[in-house]
Amino acid sequence: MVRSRAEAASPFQTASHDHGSCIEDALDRAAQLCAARGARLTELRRQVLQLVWRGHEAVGAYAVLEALRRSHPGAAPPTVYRALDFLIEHGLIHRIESLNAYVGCSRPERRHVSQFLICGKCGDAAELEDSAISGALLRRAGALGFAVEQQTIELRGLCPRCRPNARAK
Amino acid sequence: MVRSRAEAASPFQTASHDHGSCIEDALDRAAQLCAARGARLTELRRQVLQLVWRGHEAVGAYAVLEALRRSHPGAAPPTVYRALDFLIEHGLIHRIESLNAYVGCSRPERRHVSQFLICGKCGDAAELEDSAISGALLRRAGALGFAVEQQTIELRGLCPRCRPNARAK
DNA sequence: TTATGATATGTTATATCATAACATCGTCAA
DNA sequence: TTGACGATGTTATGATATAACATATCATAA
Ligand SMILES: [Zn+2]
Ligand SMILES: [Zn+2]
Ligand SMILES: [Zn+2]
Ligand SMILES: [Zn+2]
Repeated sequence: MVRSRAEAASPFQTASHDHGSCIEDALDRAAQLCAARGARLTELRRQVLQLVWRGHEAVGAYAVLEALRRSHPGAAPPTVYRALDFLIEHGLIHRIESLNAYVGCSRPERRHVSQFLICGKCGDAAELEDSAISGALLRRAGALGFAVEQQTIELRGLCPRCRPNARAK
Repeated sequence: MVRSRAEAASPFQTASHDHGSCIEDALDRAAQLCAARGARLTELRRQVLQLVWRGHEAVGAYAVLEALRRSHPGAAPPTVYRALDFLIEHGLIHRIESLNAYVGCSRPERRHVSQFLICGKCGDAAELEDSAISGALLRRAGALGFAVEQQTIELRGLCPRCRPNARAK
């Protein structure tokens, strides 16, 4: 029932989602990945990652800062932004450009191009990895002579749980 | 040679691009559209639109503000942001989320979902309207039970003119 | 024409997001 | 031990955006 790693069914959160396991899993995977790469997941960075993973909503840097200060009173904006930069570089979180906010990556093991479905009601930011879509964009751009370096794909709308006629699946 | 309206060939700028006609055309079309819709394209809004259209790069609100002050010394941030809001509502400009900046719409006559190809070197922001891509996103999201309200699709990279092996077409 | 309401703009202050610059600390290897 | 490097501390500032309220302008109906 936990579905923490096997996200095959739906990328959205459900009532049965066990977020405790979810976040624990994310932190474990991050530790393993950093160890494997020789990157230092310091306690500060681990705490920031944990705070970004508090939910599946994108969270602003200053919200992270405020929460971080409970365990780390001297924290200042650069404290958080540097940790966020590290986590982004290592693919552990993503930045949501349309929200100026950050969200945990659901598949940090390998670099990928993802698409986000962001619910305007509950804030849930679901990460897709649809290679047909990213591939179509790559081909279309390539045909126009444009060399793609990065894709930002963010859809706003209502997730299944927040739709008016939400017949749960 | 102007290619101001018929963008069929390439959405990118070329050496032969006549931007004088381009911007004049954009302002004319904006006036017509607003008249037809009963919207008031005031002198202030028209000037802001003109400033956004100074080039095909996305331009920040404060850059618009600085330029606007030459003709409108008392302008303040709300002056610009309100005009930008009006222009966005009427589809005359788009906001580029990944740049916190604004760019003129190349086809303001009807609402559309567009994709932007943004050159990291020259800044050119080319607007595509690829219904296959927007449709694929709609279908994929719909299959997951997500009701899409808005699409933000912004690709960063190098445009044909800025690519190292740029063989002009 | 003049009153009236709606829309647009002016004005001041502040909220929100992000980085520059330089100091200090910790770790590890020569 | 010391030097180099990376991480963090610290202060200040830059960049983007909005709240709140005052005033002006415009359209329309009395
Ligand atoms: Zn979870
Ligand atoms: Zn991811
Ligand atoms: Zn032009
Ligand atoms: Zn457009």
